[in-house]
Amino acid sequence: MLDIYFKECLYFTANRLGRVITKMAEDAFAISGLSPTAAFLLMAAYEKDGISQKELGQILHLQPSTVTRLIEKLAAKNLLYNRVDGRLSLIYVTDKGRALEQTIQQCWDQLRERYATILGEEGDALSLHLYEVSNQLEKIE
Amino acid sequence: MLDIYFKECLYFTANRLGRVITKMAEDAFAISGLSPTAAFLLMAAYEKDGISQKELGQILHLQPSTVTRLIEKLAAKNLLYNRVDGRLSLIYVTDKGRALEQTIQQCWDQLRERYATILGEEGDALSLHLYEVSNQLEKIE
DNA sequence: TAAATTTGTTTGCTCATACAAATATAACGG
DNA sequence: CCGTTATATTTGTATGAGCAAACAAATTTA
Repeated sequence: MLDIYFKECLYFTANRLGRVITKMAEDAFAISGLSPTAAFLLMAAYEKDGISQKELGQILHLQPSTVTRLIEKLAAKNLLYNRVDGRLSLIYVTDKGRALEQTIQQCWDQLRERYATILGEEGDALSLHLYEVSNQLEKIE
Repeated sequence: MLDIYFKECLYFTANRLGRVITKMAEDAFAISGLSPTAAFLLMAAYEKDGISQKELGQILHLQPSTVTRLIEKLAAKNLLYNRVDGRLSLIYVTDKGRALEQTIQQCWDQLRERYATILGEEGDALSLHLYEVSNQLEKIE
């Protein structure tokens, strides 16, 4: 009945999928002690020492204030620190942060394995597709 | 560089899409004065007078506590009320709530039109697909 | 170089959703 | 019929994300 209509609503289904996969991701990243998004931020920081918050926001597609809050938490755990440079806040990973790299990679692998057993190759294709769709939807404004 | 990896992560892309489409949906439903999810709950209540909270949770794929909170808000606006029946809380739409039916339908149509102009027919197909994927992912647990 | 504008970040507040524990009612087994 | 278990809801609390306004530094304009 009504189900049928809801199923065709992208707002509805995209958010449901978000909740479902978030739960899986939180489970997978639990052993790292980080939320999946925080772990992704840390991964981005591994790649470029002294990356700015703006860049992090662009990579993660998060608002500036959200990035600030994530960094606060990671800094409180002593996994990274920021050095203010003019109006930029540059992010550096600490040794303790660097030490998590392996673990985070494992968590990520585990997450992808976990949904790959159900979705197969299609999981990756779907993900790329969703990325494209988001780009298109954001473009129009 | 790192982007490439993130794009293949379903956690990452599904949540980004969720944020993008949520913004569109909030815009579309703004004139109703309701959040999209609250509007959907009301739609479900239109369909079945005296629907239980449990049923609403199943239709909307939301946790019981979330449904309770949504109903509190809608009841505060006098759009519906609940009548306790044993351990059930049955939901009835008020006249004021019923009066919103047209508006909500328009908001919904507007949302779908809005993303259909970019995604075309594919939008609906994608939505159904995401629904299926969520079902599969939830099954394994 | 002083004022105006732009850009990057932070702060205060709010929202949507969830989990876990508490509560209340119903159902079942003896 | 009583005690135990199962089910539905509520309450307290937490988290992730965002907006809007504030702030600070840099860039442009005059």
